[in-house]
Amino acid sequence: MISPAETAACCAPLTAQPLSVEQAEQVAPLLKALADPVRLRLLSLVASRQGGEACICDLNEAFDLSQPTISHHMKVLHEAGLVDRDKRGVWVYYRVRPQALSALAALIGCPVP
Amino acid sequence: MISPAETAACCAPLTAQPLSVEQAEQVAPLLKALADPVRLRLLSLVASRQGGEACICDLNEAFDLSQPTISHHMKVLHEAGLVDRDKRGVWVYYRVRPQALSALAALIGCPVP
DNA sequence: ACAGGACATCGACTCCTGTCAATATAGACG
DNA sequence: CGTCTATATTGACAGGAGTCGATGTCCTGT
Repeated sequence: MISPAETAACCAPLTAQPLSVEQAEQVAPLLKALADPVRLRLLSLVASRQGGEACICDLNEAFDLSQPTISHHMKVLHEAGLVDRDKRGVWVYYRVRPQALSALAALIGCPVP
Repeated sequence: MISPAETAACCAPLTAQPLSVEQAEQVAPLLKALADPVRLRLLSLVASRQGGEACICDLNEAFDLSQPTISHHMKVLHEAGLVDRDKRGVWVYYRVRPQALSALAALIGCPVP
């Protein structure tokens, strides 16, 4: 599966020129994947871990949600191209893709702070 | 109405430390408002206009959607704090809030490129 | 005051999404 | 081989979101 994260943000910020229909339909799923409080926390938790990765078991402990729900959210993040999956033995480790996040930020954000 | 855009992004990026529940629930609605292809294009269209503003009538022409639908989307963007409303006579002009966008970008994006 | 136009709101409909319990898969270890 | 444990998938359900047509509101001319 090819993730939309790769092609999402070219160098033209959102506010410079009108987004094409295709661009909008490419970027929206990325934002939609991020637009959930649980997934935001999941992503943040994974990213801020030592080594930058976490397995489902770690995440399950941190949330008051069922294991299938956590698994579902991680799948959404993965299919959007925001996190990588790595199965090692019985455990599955997730790791954020910084390129995807910074590409998104570059698209949304005006040139600078 | 107080917009969540003001307090959404402090200086701590998403990946530096785990987001609190409160932070996540503050940021998610902002992303949700952005996470729609039509709203992305609306925002982009408004932002890239000369003078940085557009009225509903302008937007209606650019989309193949009913006027109530455009009005609805602009309301969503406005309530999220991403655009300002300004009624001048019969027309209502919308204008993007760059601070809101750059705050979001700062939260999502890693320090660099 | 009245008519017309710009925008908002309402009600209804369909599709999508987050959640869970139950079940499946698949690796590790006896 | 069988069992345990970690994760994924499935099915079901309630609530949310995008869309439209109809209607309401408010300003501007005449």
